[in-house]
Amino acid sequence: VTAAPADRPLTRRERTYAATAQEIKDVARQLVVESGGAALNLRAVARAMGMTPSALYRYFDSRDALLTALIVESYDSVGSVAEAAAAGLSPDTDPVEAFLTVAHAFRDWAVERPHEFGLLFGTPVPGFEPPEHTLGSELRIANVLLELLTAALDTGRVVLDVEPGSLDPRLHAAMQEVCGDKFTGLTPEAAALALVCWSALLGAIATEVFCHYPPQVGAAPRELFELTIRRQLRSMGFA
Amino acid sequence: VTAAPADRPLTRRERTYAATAQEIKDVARQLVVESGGAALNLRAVARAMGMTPSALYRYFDSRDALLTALIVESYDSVGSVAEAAAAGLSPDTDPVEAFLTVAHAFRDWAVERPHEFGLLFGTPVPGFEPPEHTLGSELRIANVLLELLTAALDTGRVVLDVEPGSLDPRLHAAMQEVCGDKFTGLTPEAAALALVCWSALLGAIATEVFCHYPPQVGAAPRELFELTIRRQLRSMGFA
DNA sequence: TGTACATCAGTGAACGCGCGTTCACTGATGTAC
DNA sequence: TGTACATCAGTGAACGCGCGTTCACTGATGTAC
Repeated sequence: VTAAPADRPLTRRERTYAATAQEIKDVARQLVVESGGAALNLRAVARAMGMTPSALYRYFDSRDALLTALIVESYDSVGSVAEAAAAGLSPDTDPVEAFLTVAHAFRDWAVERPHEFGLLFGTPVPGFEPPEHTLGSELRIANVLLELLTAALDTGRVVLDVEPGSLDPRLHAAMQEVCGDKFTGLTPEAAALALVCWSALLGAIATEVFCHYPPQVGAAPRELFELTIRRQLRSMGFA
Repeated sequence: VTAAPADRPLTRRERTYAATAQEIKDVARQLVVESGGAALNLRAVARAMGMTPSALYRYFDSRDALLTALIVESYDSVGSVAEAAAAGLSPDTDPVEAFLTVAHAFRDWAVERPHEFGLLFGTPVPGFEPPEHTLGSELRIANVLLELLTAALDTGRVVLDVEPGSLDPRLHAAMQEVCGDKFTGLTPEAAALALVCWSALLGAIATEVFCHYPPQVGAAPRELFELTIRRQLRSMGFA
């Protein structure tokens, strides 16, 4: 779909082409925002743009290709929100506050776009397998959190509350592989805690966004979220 | 759809009617198990049963009515799994082990039926609002966990690690309403911790089932889950 | 600068498909006398 | 016990719909000489 861009500047045609491709994604995103990923529909996109459905095939090979592009964009969207939140931190911010800032940015993003959150972190869209190159995008937000943890450990401001060697052997082995792959520089115990924290974060957001708290929580969801994250960090050994 | 049952025993006709209704749900569930709730399809159900699609309307008013019935059944399924797990516990079981037993039962159920888990706890099915009477079913598993907590507090074997009065005022108010509604007998602080625990539990299962852990976790998912729950309980004050 | 040609974004008609739902009906099952 | 009638599970044809995708095409945009 997208041609390999050479070093030369874009021609006029290439620019309008890219603009139309972006407009397609924007219109398609609107559908997803309103009704979720399963509701994405080429004919509706074409209708909203005043185009013929077949014209979309100049830009995307299929409905699934368009959906994939949207998913990548959403991962990038939440990834850059997290990166921006982290970039705004001064290096000597308290690790708990730093982590909370990014966590709140993530939650704010999700609460504002529940369908996109569902697209990325909820039930996988039926019959749809994200291709490999989405993985880099997915990991941006995870990396932000990971770097926060690594930095806090490196400076000695956080000492994880976990006994070395206390991991179940099979889990220990799995965590060692994770450390060799992505979580470089962490001990297996630290990696395990990072994943525990990750699931707690996703769980807190998903439970709220998918309405699995009692309805009364609706009066103070942000406060419950903050409590959840604070307690999670405290249990990990953050000051 | 279902007539109000009098006290008299069911007639032959009523029995075959109920049996067919159940067969419809069983066949429909098969579709959901294989492809998720969005894939539920009346014509496919009819086909698999050797029936005409229109005949299904003797049993369910619409596709959505059938889906609702399935959701209720799934909630009941996971609810009774949790209840059975709790019923197998002796009253003097260690609270941590008791909670872990039910949590593992929940996770086992979810791992075995990822699509059903997604139906209940993942992205809500597009354009579908569960009617009120599903709520009782949803709460069965939550109640099992809640009773475990209440019992552990009542016997004094668990003292929650939370300072009374430490809750944010708005959260405190919300929690008081929750206690007045469903979580009777708990303090607002205890209710908040119960919800934190609930989101951690859902998060741990959802992250695994929806594949948002690094792939290497696939080698020891149960062990990571157990670590997650154990640490959650420990942070709450379970011995 | 002007002409001839190539590229390619977008059109319009059509394809085959499967869906949920309706409606008048048939014929077996059950009921009343 | 036998007959007349009511109930109702299931049929079969049809409805309108919207979908993703294809294909031959047109005409504007860009390129080469």
